[in-house]
Amino acid sequence: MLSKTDLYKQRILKELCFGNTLSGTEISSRIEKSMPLTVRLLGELVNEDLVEEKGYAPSSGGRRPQIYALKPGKMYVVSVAMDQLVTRMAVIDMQHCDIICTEKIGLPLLKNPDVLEALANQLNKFIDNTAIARDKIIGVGIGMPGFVDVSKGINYSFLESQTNIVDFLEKRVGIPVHIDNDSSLIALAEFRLGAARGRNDVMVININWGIGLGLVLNGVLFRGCTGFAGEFSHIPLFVNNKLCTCGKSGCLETEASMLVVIEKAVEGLKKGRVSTMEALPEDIEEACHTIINAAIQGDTFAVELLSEAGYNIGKGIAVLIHVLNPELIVLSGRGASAGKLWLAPVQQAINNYCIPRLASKSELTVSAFHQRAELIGAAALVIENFDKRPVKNKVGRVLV
Amino acid sequence: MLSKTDLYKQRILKELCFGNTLSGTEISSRIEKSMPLTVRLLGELVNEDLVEEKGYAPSSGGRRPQIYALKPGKMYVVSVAMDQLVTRMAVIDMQHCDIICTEKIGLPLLKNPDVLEALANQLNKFIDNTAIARDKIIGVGIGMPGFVDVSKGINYSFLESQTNIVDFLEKRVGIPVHIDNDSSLIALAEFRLGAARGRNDVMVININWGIGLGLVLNGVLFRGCTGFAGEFSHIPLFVNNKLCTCGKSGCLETEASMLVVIEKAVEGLKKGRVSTMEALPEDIEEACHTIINAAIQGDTFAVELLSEAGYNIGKGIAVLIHVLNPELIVLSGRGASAGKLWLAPVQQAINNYCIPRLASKSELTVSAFHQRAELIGAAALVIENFDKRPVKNKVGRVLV
DNA sequence: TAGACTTTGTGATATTTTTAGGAAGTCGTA
DNA sequence: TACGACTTCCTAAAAATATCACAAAGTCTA
Repeated sequence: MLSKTDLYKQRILKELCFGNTLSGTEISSRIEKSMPLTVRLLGELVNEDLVEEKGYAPSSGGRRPQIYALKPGKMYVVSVAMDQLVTRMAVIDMQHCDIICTEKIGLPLLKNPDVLEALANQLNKFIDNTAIARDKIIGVGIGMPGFVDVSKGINYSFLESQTNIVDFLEKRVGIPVHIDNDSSLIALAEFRLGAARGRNDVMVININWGIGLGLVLNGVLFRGCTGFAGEFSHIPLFVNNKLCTCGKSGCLETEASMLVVIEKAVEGLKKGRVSTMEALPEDIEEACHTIINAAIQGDTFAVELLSEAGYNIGKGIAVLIHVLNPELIVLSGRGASAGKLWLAPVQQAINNYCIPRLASKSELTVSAFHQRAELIGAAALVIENFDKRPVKNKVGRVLV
Repeated sequence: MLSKTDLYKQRILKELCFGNTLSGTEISSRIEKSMPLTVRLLGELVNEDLVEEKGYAPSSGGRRPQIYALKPGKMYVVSVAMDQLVTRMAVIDMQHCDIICTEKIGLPLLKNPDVLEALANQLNKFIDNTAIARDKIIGVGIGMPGFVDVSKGINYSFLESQTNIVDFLEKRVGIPVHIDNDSSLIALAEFRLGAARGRNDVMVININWGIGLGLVLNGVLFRGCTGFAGEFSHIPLFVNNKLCTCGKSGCLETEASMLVVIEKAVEGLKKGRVSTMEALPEDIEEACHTIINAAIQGDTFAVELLSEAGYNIGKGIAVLIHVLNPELIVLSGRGASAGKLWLAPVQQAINNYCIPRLASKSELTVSAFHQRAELIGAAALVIENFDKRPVKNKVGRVLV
């Protein structure tokens, strides 16, 4: 349990982590505390050797502000990105918020009743290998696909036992654990550390085996009443008589996901479409890579496939723009590593299906995170929750 | 300009207005101020004769709390609901938040360059007629269709001159003025005083000449980055080759608005469909009434028409449920006066087009406001903004 | 009919904010 | 280039607000 002063200090550390380097005034306004209090807390954090003064920033028309930053090597986050097929782990130093060490293990989420047990073991082994003291790791963040109930710690789609993932892993690893849906985490990554930094109303599209959506509304991650907001993949947008995994037909997913792209690529090649891609690898992840790389190299067929998917995603985005009027749309997730290739077809669909007054207000961009988006998001989740633990005062009464 | 104490007092008055009667503890937590401070302010408000003590509430397991309420006849709000064709005005006593006096005038918004001038005159006349002292009227709230920029006071869709409506009317009437889009106001009415009271994530559907949408997300009215969120009417949902007023085809509006219902009714009657509605009145508003009343009386054709529209609206709602995972959906606005007739067809479409796990989390209900929704919303807008004016301290420096 | 346990209300104390003014810059102008 | 007007940043002292600790006034159970 924390004292109130400790809570404020954690807020400062969180803002410094997301903001990299900040002045006293900036920190004061971000943690919504007065300057005198903020300055006192910053002084204490410097004494505790967690924060350092980095000299003076250039003047913005007045006295130059002292700049503060986190000290490197003091606090770490472990992040985990799970998949139907593969699990990746990384350690992130809070100071520069980038991955210092990563590992890919063949731990599939799908049809794997012992996944939690295995994950706990792998996590412990991974942390031991890094040789970082456990008390320097402020938390473990885990991203996974499916319907995730953040507060109950349950993933309804996978892990059918419905055990509380958070409680289970915290007991086994001895470090605070946070979980969330992969698309929400990617949105968090873009919002806190990526293309959507400082924006208020953002939609982040997760181009993957399905089409995910993470929402930042009024400057906070929006999850909906039971945490299932952003089920973009299954909105009824087409009349195509294609059966979706969800049991319905006409879902966006049936016309736009990377799985559909791969399927169409296989079919096309079989029918003899000329392409630099002679044959696609069996492994679905590698097949996806192959197509994206071919497209980047300019392969006509590959570009065509991505454009078609992009146009369909754009039709879905057009609906969202009407409803939410976002300032920014970020294309992110696995598929987004194809980069700017997406922009034209998506924008084209937006122009076709949106009222011009709305379309012109929403900027469109592609993530720079490539494969790392989910891992960075999982770390951001831990930092996001860093100041959200129960607070006690001196006497021990719980306040928050 | 206000002192900080005055600001807190306004917050208390606002909460009392929306909450009707509240205990000290409830007020304290709603205005997020400590009990000692809240109690002191309440005492001052009682002395100023704006608030009265209403005795003790039943105990909830401990000491019984003192109950506070606004005094009637102390503060009023003028609200205005504008339309393409007609303008309605009302006065509302903050104490019971219901309409005490209303007037319908033939002031059309459409193709009317002098509408602001006329509105100012009508407002002054209306206020004079009520014989309520102007300093007892805390504000004028105005709802209108179209793209409304709340902060700039501009309606981009009508009033092409793009004058600042708020500034203009404030100068002419001498009372603070607030404007907003009709669908946002209806959502505000339901959120603060109606079916969505106390809920956090709500979608309010405005069934009218178009299909509007007002969103309450994370417990606040959501407007989007430029204030145009909720353009539900023009999402591309159908492939029907029907030209919409927006210039595109396939918009929800082309299959679901009350205008379409009337159109189909006229066609059907012409083709000889049997119905208790022999012929529809020329006046579009009365035609709408006729159909709704016939449906309520059980007329098969009328029920069929509303069901069809309801099913199409439901398809649109299904998309929203996937994206936003709301806890409650309220059908409101002009068309909703048909009441529970809407529920079955809308729910049917939701069941058809939604993933069951999501559909089951979202409650569906119909507004109880009938024709009064927009007027009540316009009043709620004024009260909502009652504590949002610039604050000065004793010395006169602006704080907020 | 105690005794344990609620919630509400209120002075005394502790925390936090605001004020007011000094420190340290920029910018325009004579 | 020197000076005044105007920024922004920082901080001690005063004012505002929250927390604490406990009394008041209830409910519920054994």
